[in-house]
Amino acid sequence: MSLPHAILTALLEKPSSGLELTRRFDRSIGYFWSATHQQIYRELGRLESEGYIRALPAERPARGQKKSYEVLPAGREELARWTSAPQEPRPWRDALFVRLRAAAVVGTTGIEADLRRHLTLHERQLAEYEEIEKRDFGPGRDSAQDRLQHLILRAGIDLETFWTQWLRNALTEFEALPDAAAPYGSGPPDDGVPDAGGGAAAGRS
Amino acid sequence: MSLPHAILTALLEKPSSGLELTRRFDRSIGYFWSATHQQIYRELGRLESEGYIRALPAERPARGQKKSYEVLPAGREELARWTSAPQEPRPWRDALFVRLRAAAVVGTTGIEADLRRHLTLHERQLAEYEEIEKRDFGPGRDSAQDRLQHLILRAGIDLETFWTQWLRNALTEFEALPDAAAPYGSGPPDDGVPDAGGGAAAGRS
DNA sequence: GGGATCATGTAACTTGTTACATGATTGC
DNA sequence: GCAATCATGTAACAAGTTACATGATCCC
Repeated sequence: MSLPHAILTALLEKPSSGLELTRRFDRSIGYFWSATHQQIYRELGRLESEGYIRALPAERPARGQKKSYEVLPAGREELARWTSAPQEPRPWRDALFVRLRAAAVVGTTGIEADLRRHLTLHERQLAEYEEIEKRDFGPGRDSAQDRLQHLILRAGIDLETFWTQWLRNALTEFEALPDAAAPYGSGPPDDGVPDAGGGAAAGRS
Repeated sequence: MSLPHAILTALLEKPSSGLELTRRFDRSIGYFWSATHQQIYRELGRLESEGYIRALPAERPARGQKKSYEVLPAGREELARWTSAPQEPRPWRDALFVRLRAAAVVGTTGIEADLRRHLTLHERQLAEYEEIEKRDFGPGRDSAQDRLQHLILRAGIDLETFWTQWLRNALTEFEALPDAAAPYGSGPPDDGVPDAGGGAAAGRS
């Protein structure tokens, strides 16, 4: 249930049309909650029908015509309610770890190159965040808003730092691997990792 | 498309029934790709109809009767193919950052307590991972499988370390905040964070 | 007037979530 | 025999993805 609230936040920061929101998501909120324009239009429709936002005057035929929205008091209240309510952290999901676990059974062919590619992507993202930090959060910018937003940016920087370090470490491990290209346990299908008492990653499987 | 491949991996490690898979996911693979039993049964049905897995003999009426599956050669090939194919890293999504960004507009009431709660949860998870590391990855366990699975566990440990550190830092920031309970920019709805040229978190919004 | 681009949408599908239904087995 | 639990499922919905459709505007 985060997308509608991300949209309410963006609209409170500045009333916008669907496409403007899409672009702002690409540059900013999307760094931690991405959304396509189709999702955004759908959600704008719902928020409007629920009375949380309304289209600004100039209500022309619609299709092809720019349509800006602003947040209504009920929308602001809903956002405040949602923001202050406790929420469970969602378990993190990452396909890369599924792949590594699979590689431990069917072999690591091809993964190393992709890890290297991911490393480059994360290095690039980290550099982008650090650029933003230098540009937007110099000395003097320490209002409450600035601090909160800087906190979010720091999370992005720290996460990308984690990724670059972990990937470098993983690549080092791969180089030390006995025979990285061969499938492990390629005999009968049940001689892979022992299910109980053994060294299953992240717990016994 | 990770769930079917996570299931194939688990079944290669050890043929299992739906409920056994669910339990193994809870303890192990679910740490980086969670799944409910409904998802798993649906996916098992698909994998079977696609010829990637098959039910082990004893094909009794089904409902209420335990039904174990094993991976067929086609399933192993599909898993190897998927594992070695390049994939884009999915953008991380976390509602907590949406909430913080919203809090910068509608006020931080209630968030601090929830941050503290999250910190406790992440500390607990970190301790659990470290326990597993101590138990399952002592000296001597350095086969190719062990190394790969240890790598995954290290990612879990590093991520939880990130969270605990970031949350502690965030809580410190909150204590220093001028008036944490009051909404910011509570005048006209469009006087929040300036959209251009200002200090929007993670980029200009 | 015609192509590029801006802008708003529809439709179909896949994945994930929530709630519930039903049969089998075990222990008392 | 009956409650608890093991085990497999169905149904309905919500969220996210992918592909496409259509109107408006601008510039040549």
